[in-house]
Amino acid sequence: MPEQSPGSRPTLEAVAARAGVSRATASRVVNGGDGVRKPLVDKVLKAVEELGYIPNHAARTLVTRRTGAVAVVIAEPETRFFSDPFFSQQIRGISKELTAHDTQLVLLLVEGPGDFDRIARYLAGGHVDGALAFSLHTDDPVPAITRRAGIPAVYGGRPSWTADPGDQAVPYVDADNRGGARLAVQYLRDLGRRRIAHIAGPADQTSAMDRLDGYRDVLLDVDPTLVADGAFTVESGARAMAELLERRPDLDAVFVANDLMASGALRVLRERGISVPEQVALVGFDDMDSVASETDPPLTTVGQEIEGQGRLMARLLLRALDRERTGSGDVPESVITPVTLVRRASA
Amino acid sequence: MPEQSPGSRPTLEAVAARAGVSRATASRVVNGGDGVRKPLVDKVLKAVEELGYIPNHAARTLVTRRTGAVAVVIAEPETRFFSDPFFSQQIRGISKELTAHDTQLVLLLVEGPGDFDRIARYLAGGHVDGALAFSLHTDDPVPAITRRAGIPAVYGGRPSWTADPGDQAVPYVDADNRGGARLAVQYLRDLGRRRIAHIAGPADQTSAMDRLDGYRDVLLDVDPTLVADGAFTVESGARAMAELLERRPDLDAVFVANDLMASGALRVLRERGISVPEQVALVGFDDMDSVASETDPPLTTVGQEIEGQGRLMARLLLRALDRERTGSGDVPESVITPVTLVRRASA
DNA sequence: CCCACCCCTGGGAGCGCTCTCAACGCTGTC
DNA sequence: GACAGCGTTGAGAGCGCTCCCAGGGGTGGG
Repeated sequence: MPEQSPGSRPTLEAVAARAGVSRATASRVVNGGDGVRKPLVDKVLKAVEELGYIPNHAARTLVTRRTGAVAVVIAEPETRFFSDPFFSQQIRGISKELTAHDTQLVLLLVEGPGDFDRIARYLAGGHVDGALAFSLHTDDPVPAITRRAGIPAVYGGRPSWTADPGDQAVPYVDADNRGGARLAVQYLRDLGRRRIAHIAGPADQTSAMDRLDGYRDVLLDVDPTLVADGAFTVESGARAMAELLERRPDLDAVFVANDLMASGALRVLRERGISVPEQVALVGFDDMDSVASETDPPLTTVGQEIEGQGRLMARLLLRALDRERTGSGDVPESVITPVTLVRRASA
Repeated sequence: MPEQSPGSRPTLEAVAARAGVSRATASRVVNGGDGVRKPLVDKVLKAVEELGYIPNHAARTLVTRRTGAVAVVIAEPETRFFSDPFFSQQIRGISKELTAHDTQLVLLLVEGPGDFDRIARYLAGGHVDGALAFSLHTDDPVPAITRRAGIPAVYGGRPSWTADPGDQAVPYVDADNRGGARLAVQYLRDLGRRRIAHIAGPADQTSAMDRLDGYRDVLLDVDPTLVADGAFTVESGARAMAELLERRPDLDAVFVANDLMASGALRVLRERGISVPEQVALVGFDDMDSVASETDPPLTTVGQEIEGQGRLMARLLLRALDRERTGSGDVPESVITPVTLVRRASA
């Protein structure tokens, strides 16, 4: 690999000259070589090799109007992105899939509510071909932004559609939250538990609401004192658990809307000397790598294929881009990924 | 903001026409407006507004040879990126700083040893102006790649320079690992502990070795049975702790090279009924958000400003880019960031 | 009153690439 | 043997922007 003297990379022109062909033919070879006779292909490839030619991305984008990059928009303000392995895993999945299709990943972290302007400008500026977005709250402006920017998007997690029904055209990937919740609560009931409480996630996230719905599906006519609100964080889980114990000292099981909160709840139970699962059985949600199996006792939880979800998101987006380019192919549709109950020791 | 009819954004030409000026003048205004008379500036801005003009990034890059983006290369294979809030926090810091300077972040996750070719091609392809890289192992090819690509780079963590002395030109940002280790061990000794063990990180990472060196600085002539090897993961910490207890049941303190391993060690101590800090005092390293304060007992640890390190990395790189552009300015130099002992309950 | 100088503006070249279109040569067929 | 037809190649026109350079108009000084 020849060292590059800064500021003067070889151009296609140079490759063509060296190979004794036209720029057009050199271009064809560089882009796959279809319709070029073998000997010429070889000559061009040799020239490419010798000169250390690397296509100029900007020039290519200028004419093709494709950037070969997609944005990943993470709108989660502050804390969650830090403590939540969830995102990292999805991103890993996304990265793998994009890489396999020679597409780059531009990370857009939203730095606060005032920052959406910047995101909007960026997405509309033709820097990327499409966008993947996460964690849409009820009033999330991301759907409107991608629509206005005229680029395809795929969401991680079902968006709430109250804002604009037009956004329903955007496909999403989400775990079967409701079904998973049903699975968990059903399991607790099959264990013979009768006073099954729930620690819910934030009301502005559909995953939290779907899990609450699933809980209600099984336990028709739930006593409201059995439901406490949390915020998907360890601390909020602990608080909610304390609150529940205060209100309903008789509870014998808790279905917690995610593992992070469950680990907080577990801590409170331990502090109060309440044995798990004997006195209170606990089921979480997510089967989060570094959490669920590390708690004491290890968490029984609803597992989902997080990295797979990331891959799937990327795949849907790539398909949409392909469709845009070729003008044909099937319209990507939303996918609900299956969940499973992972039995450990807490229930 | 006018909706974009797909595929036909307004060009600078259109803006110029509408404002009744030349394309050159319109360009000047869009780029700051220096040397253009006020009334014309206003006319152009009005036209920009009305047309919803957004500059075409590819065209701009093609002529300026600047992309306004930098790559963040994460060469950590597999597990660590997941479970380690360390990276997320650094990235958050980097993102903040880059955003403040209108620079985009392209995330490059290395998907295995064979993947460096792709990274090399990307960095050399003029997609980005510079690179930030993490977690350089002894045989990490990243330094060579960025050098060959002819783009400035800044490293997170001191690289090991055995491979190529030429890489020493690359600045890095690192915590004062050795000093922090000294701080921790000194503290344990001041507490009256005499048999202070160490759980070390992987030998191919300089941070781990620096922490080991700091430990040795204080405890000259260390008995080798007091040092166990870990891999910066919870599991490896647990294993190392068990090993140490086997070898040296008389130990009365452990300095652990990071919080993740310390939490694993803590678990083992708890399982064996060894009280912390009474029987064995424990000090970690990193003061990792979601770990150090969540353990039982909360971890005394060496704290570093992780997000600040990220910011600093970005700032150094931006300075290097500026220098490249203007041809002047000071050469960025490596920075060692200070650490502090965070006293909690484990020691 | 003229000229030198400066500030502002426009014309135009060209960044490196893709893609259309026409030309070319070759094969196969009647 | 001529011609249709196909596969292969090259010429050239941009993609949208920046930036160099020349020209025009105004100002101030001689």
